[in-house]
Amino acid sequence: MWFPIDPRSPTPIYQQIVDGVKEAVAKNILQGGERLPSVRELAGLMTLNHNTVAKAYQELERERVIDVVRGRGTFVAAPGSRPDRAERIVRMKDIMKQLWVEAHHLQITSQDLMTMMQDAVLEWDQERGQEES
Amino acid sequence: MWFPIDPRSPTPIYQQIVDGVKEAVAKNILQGGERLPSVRELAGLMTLNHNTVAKAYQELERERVIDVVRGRGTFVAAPGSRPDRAERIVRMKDIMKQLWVEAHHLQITSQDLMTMMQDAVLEWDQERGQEES
DNA sequence: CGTGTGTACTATTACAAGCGGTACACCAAG
DNA sequence: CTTGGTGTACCGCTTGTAATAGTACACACG
Repeated sequence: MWFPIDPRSPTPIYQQIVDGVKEAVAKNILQGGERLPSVRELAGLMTLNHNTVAKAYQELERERVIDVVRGRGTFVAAPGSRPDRAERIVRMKDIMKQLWVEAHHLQITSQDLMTMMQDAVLEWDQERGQEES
Repeated sequence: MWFPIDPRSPTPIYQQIVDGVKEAVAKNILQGGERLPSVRELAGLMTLNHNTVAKAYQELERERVIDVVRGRGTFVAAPGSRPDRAERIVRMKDIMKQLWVEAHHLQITSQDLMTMMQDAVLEWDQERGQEES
């Protein structure tokens, strides 16, 4: 599978699935139109309850990451319009603030923070490039 | 007070207190050695139970943000050694990855992401400067 | 000693997560 | 039409966490 799950993590299992799929899509490991395992199938592979997987799929559909077709399956959505753009930019700014606060408590200057960020982004962009369709 | 609390937020109240204090310290609104309200006092101001505030203070002490002296009060810790530096850098990288994944689902390029980050950091650094001791 | 501090319990309520199981509506293929 | 696979919607149950209320204790200081 494209991501690990830790049942003892404080972050819920269904959320770990959501994060894992979103990361796989962002990295082009999962590409537009590709079919995901059915809820029962993925639940079997991960020894989870199908309801847990279903909850993750519902959240992913709500975030427009996947398309769900009843009786057919779930598919990675084509990168398309994002009507909730404003809301999500607010969310990104929240994450940025978290990062900034953490950095200051680590006595990391804003300049060093930007350098670390730049390095990490370059690394992930490189991984993403290797999966290009 | 230096931060708002939303009882209906999905993030726990005690966590909101932790985040609020950490942010205030990072912004120099709360400075080293400054005394925080007692658990009962802050609980009274926010109409919370003192146990909830105590839980937040314990977490803040665990993260070395405040110093607790029984019978005296709680005080903002002086910026000092961070023995858990490695652990926290891992945490920062996790936050960075979240940010990068979100950006790609918003069809924001890594370059634009870095620009947004730079702007936000400059803004917060400016706020922080105004509170200089 | 008395007061204010953080801390440690107990009990209770509420809610979310996750599991197991069942049932239903939909779609496509036989 | 029937069959099998899909997502979905329930129910009941258990577990863990958050938060409240209340009480009690150990410590520091005047």
